[in-house]
Amino acid sequence: MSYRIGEAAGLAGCKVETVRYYEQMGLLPTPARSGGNFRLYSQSQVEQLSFIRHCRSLDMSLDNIRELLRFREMPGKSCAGINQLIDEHIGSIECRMNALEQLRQQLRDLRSQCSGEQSIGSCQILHGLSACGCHSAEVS
Amino acid sequence: MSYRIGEAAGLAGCKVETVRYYEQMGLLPTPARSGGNFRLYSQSQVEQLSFIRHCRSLDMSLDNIRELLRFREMPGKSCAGINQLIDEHIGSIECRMNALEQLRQQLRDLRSQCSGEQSIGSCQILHGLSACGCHSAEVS
DNA sequence: TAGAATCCCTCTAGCAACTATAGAGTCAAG
DNA sequence: CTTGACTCTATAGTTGCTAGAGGGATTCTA
Repeated sequence: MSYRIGEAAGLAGCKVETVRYYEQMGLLPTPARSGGNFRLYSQSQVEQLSFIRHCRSLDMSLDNIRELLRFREMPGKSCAGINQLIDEHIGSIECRMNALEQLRQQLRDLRSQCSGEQSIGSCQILHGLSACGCHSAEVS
Repeated sequence: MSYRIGEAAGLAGCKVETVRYYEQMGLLPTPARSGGNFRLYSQSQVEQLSFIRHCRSLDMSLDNIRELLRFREMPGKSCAGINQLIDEHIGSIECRMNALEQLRQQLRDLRSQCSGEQSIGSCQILHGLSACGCHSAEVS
């Protein structure tokens, strides 16, 4: 039993172009081809695609996913590396959350300086944006 | 008094390339040039650059910044639009925060399924990632 | 069996907001 | 007059796709 690219994409919940892109990026093996040069995916290849999509839905980078796929190929080894990768990913998400939290506070402060009923010339938001608020946090 | 691009960038806290990029994107006016074809920025142009950088530090898009710059050019009008823009930006940040919050919870759940002392073959994290967790939240 | 609809192919360019390089020119100090 | 710091343009890379052109394959319907 094999699947054409559209079926595989449908099963994994992504677009056809995305599947081809993953192949190009080395996340999926080069699939078999039909007589008419259509890609043919096996069950396990479709599962690998679903794995990738699931990781992506957790916002992992393709590099991280590549690493996880490599782990999958050595089932005998310790899974400490997998745990570390997940921990680091959680860390990076918390980092982004903190940055966004700060950002929101800054924006609220700014916003509180104007009711929206001034003229632009006297709007304290614009003045606040002109002032030097050097070197703030970044959102990665 | 005028500034060369390196000075302007230094004052605004960004790289020289970024200044040229903003010019190309239409966020900065085409500056005067010296005899040797170097860009020369006026005080007010440096201030505009700082304004842009301050907005960027609040994670506003260049499109939003362009809009704010347009507002600045009509000081007599109402500033309601500025307030709306900021409110929408705060909304989009809160949206991202919510998505990240959900993501973190999902990753914590996944992580809790393994102590990191298993073999890869029996690691529940990998199994969790293979399972169908269809159609989750996106982080914009 | 013909034609239409739907799928698939490759290749290339675009998005956002820069960053980095190559290869060249300008300018001030020693 | 040479060194070094600065600047110029033009182009390509980053991430994870998405969209399009211009064609071929397959399948459904009349």
